[in-house]
This record gives sequence, C-alpha cells and structure tokens, in this order.
Amino acid sequence: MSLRHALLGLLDTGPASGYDLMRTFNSTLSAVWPATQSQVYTDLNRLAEAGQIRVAAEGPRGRKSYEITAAGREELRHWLLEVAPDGYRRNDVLLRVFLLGAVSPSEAREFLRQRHAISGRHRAALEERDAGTDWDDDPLSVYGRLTLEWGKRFMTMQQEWSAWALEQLEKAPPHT
Amino acid sequence: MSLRHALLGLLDTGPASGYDLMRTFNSTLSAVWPATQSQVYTDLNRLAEAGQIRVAAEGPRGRKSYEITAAGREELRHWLLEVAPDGYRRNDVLLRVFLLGAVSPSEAREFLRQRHAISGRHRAALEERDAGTDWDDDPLSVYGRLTLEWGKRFMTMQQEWSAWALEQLEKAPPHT
DNA sequence: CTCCCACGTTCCAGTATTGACACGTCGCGG
DNA sequence: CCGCGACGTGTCAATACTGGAACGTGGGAG
Repeated sequence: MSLRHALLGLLDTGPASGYDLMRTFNSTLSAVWPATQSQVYTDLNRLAEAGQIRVAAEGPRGRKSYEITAAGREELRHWLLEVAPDGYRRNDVLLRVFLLGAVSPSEAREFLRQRHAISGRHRAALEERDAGTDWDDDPLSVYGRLTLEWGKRFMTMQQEWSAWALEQLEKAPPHT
Repeated sequence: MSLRHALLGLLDTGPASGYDLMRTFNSTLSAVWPATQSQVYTDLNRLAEAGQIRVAAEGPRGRKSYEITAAGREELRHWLLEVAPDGYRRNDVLLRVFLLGAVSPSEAREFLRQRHAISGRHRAALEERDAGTDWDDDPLSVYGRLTLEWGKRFMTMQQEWSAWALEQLEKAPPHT
C-alpha cells in the first residue's frame, strides 16, 4: 500500500521516470521500503489511472517522465499526516530470538554473538555513509539525514541489547 | 515465509491446536510477527502436507491437536541457525520521515512530536507488561523476556531520536 | 434445561510482493 | 561504424497477506 505513497513522495520533489525511481529505491530507500522493479512500474501505471500522477514528457527510448498532480499531492499529504502508521511490525530476527528455546543454550548464545557482530558492521557502514555524504539543506537531504541517524541509533541499540542478552543467558541459562 | 517457522517453533514447546496458536499470535507474538487466523490455519495444513507437523489427537469440536515431527524439528533448526535473517526492512514511519519535505516544516515538527509521544506510550505499556508478568526460567519465558527488553529499548531509542530530530529541525529548518 | 459464548475450522476474493523473463533502444568507446 | 552496456518498460506466475464470511459444537452460567 505504501509503495504508491513513496512514489508520490519522490515525484513531489520533481518529475522522474520509472527507471529513475527504481534507482532511488535500490539505493537510498531500500533499507526503509524495498520494492522490485515490476512493482514500481505497475504502481506507476495505477497511480496514473487514478489521476494522481501524469506523464509530463516522453523521452528517447520510450521513457516516460512522470509528474505529480494536485490530486496526488492531496493524497500524499493525507497519508503523511492523517493515516496512522503501522509502526514496526514483523521482525524475523526477534522472532528467532523468541523461539531460541528450540536449540541448545550454547547455540543460542552463538546466535546472539552473531547478531552483535552484524549490528556492529551495519552501524559502521552507516557511519561511513554519513561521513561520505555531503549534506545539503534541501528537504530530502535534511530528512534523509534524520532517517540515517535513526538507523545508526537502531544498530547501536541492537548491539547493546545483544551484549546485554548474552550476559543474561550466561547468568541464568533457561531451564529445560 | 516465516509464519510457518513460527508455528513450528511454538509447536516445538508442545502440541497445540490452530486455535491455541492463533491466541498466542494475537497476544505475545503479534508485535513481532502478526498473522491472521486464515493464514494460521492454511499454513498448518501446508505444514502437515509437508510432513513437518502431524495431527496428534482430535478433540471435542473438530479440534485437531498438532505436534511437530522430526522433519519439522530439522527444518526449524535449519531456519533458526542457518538461514540469514532479513533483519529490519519496511518501516512506514521512517518512510514518512524521509518524505516529510512534502509538508511544511511546522507540520513536520508536529509529526515528530506525535511520534515522540506515541513511543513514550508504547514504552510505558511494555514496562507495565514486564512488571505484571511473573517470569519463569523455562525457555519461552527467558527468551520472551529478551524480546520484551528489545521492545523497551527500541521505544526508548525512538523517543530519544525523535527529540533529537526535533531539535535538528528547530536548529536548521530545511531550505525550500 | 436452555441459551449463549468461547471454541474450533474452513473457504474465498482481493491485494501486495517477489523473481524472472521478454523486449526494444540510445550512445559512446574502441 | 559496430557492439555492448546502460537505459527503459512491460508482463507473468507464484506466493504472502488481509479481512471477512460461513458454519458447527461443547460446556458452563443462570
């Protein structure tokens, strides 16, 4: 459902083709809302049918440059401010943790050690990306920086949590 | 894909009916991996077809008590320890933040204030749930406590982040 | 003893998402 | 001037997920 809103949001910053949008999804947005190429194109067509975007210009190899319409802006605004977010749902790492009783305590500890290491790596990668980007003061840059910071804090939290969880398990292993 | 593994994991702790599993999903597990009733029942049938669970007993009103089989335990173990988790993907709150340039700076700030408040409420609710549970030392209790702690830390992180983000916006509002 | 609610399962239509395949074209490096 | 890699779009089948409806039953409260 939200892919269409993501597309509206991107088009709100200026016209773009499906291909352009695709690339944005595969780079910046993939961590927050992944999408495949087929979905992007089908949803663009649906948005056009719904009159929320329109083909502004056709370019070289069948390229269609889309732009957002007034109705699209309306819908985007509504979704941003008035539709209650789902929030976080569906976390397959946490699901595994919950079910870790199915393996031995030492395997469970190893699992947590792995998570600790992985969170650290992700955190470092985000740190690097932050440092390697020259942030501007345009909206996408400002709000992009906020989401990146969220990611860094998230990874830090996970790292601290897994260290803590490991301690807990060493202190009081589950009684079978 | 993971729903089936969640079911296997729950059945690994003892036999249960679809109805029982449903209830577990609607209470404990809903925050980590939501599932509707129809999905639970269809996946139970598929697991049975695949020979990973089996009907252990039939009860009163057509009740089927399922138990995990050796093949099921094998699959569960494999998924837990050898399949790389997706980790965190798809966050519609963060997606909104990223696209917040579509509304006015003051509306964006209001959005963050809302998130701050909501995170606080969720955190309090988890805190309360923690205090109101008498934790045992059986696996589901031990690992359940770890996931609950993750939730608390997540909410705390979000609260701190939104306060920080708000500050950033006040300090340097996006330039249109 | 009766009624109602919780127990219990199944089916279905619609949408979302994935992954792959198919197909055509501009443009530039060699 | 030729080929190939990037540009660019579309379609399909399969699976995941949602929301709702339908249907039947046992057991305990009154």
